[in-house]
Amino acid sequence: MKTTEKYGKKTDIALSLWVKLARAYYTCAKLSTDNIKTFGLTRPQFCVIECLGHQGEITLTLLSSKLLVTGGNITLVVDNLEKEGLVERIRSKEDRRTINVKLTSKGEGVFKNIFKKHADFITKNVQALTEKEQVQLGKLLKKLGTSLKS
Amino acid sequence: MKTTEKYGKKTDIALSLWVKLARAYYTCAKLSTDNIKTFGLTRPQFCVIECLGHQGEITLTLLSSKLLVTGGNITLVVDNLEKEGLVERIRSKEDRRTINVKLTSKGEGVFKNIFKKHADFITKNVQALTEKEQVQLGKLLKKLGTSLKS
DNA sequence: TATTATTACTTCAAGATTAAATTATTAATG
DNA sequence: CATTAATAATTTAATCTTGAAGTAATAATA
Repeated sequence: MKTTEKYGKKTDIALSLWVKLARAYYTCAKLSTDNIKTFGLTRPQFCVIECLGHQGEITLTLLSSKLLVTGGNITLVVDNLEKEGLVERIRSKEDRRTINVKLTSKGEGVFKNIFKKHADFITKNVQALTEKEQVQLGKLLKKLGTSLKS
Repeated sequence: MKTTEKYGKKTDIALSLWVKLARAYYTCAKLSTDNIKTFGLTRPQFCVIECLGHQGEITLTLLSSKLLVTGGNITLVVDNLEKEGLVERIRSKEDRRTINVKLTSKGEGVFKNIFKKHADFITKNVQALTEKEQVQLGKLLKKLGTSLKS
């Protein structure tokens, strides 16, 4: 299905790639979010729990940089997780400006219970691509992403 | 840089793809959003203006389905654009439930002024990939996205 | 025709997100 | 040491986002 050239071939190809990236991401994100919802968590909350589950106790600043969100955002998401008793803030003794976050034992339990399930869910959902295609797609995405950050 | 196998090869490859997709999308989206901001618009506002600029007058329901967002969302974004005098609501006479939206002349002017600029910006930013790679990446993304919607 | 169901949009509540301003603490420097 | 810089986190205002509930208009049906 070839649509008519609108802005020149080069631009058409680039915009088409742009749209496909956004659509693919949207579809994946929606699936993922819906799955996470069955665990009783929002997506940002899941991301925080996953990060803490793998990294252990880290500062709020590091957490926000790993998740690519602003500090104000992390404050709120961690607030909500703290209300649920899944994470706790611990003021550092070396530098009283920094605050570390870690999973509570309840949070650890949740992490152990759901992460593997979610990973399996993701895995199942990309099997329309062969392993080779998955690797190839990953390489191209990485090349694109990396080139843009410079 | 090969990290140790954590959840089995198949899962590792799938999760890696997942992460790369999210990172690439994030980087592209951030660049795009920052560029749109220089036009004095938010990203959702730009998306509405772009859609109306290309499609012409359409119903709110159609607009929300094209942009993959909920109706409540469109109501708000269109509210804000209406306050700026960029779009206007027009109640349909055939079916008084439906409301059409279209660009005002001011909105048309904005669309004509910025869309080409933004398209060129996007084009410039994907040139780290060859045209062949862009097409290849697009194909894989489409295959992934399409397979998930079934 | 009267009732019921569907459709289109809005409103509301909760959470997410950013950028800018603020507070508290530490580091740097004159 | 006192002042100034920088850093870490929070708060605030604005917008976005969803899902659920509500309103109004149209369509379907008994």
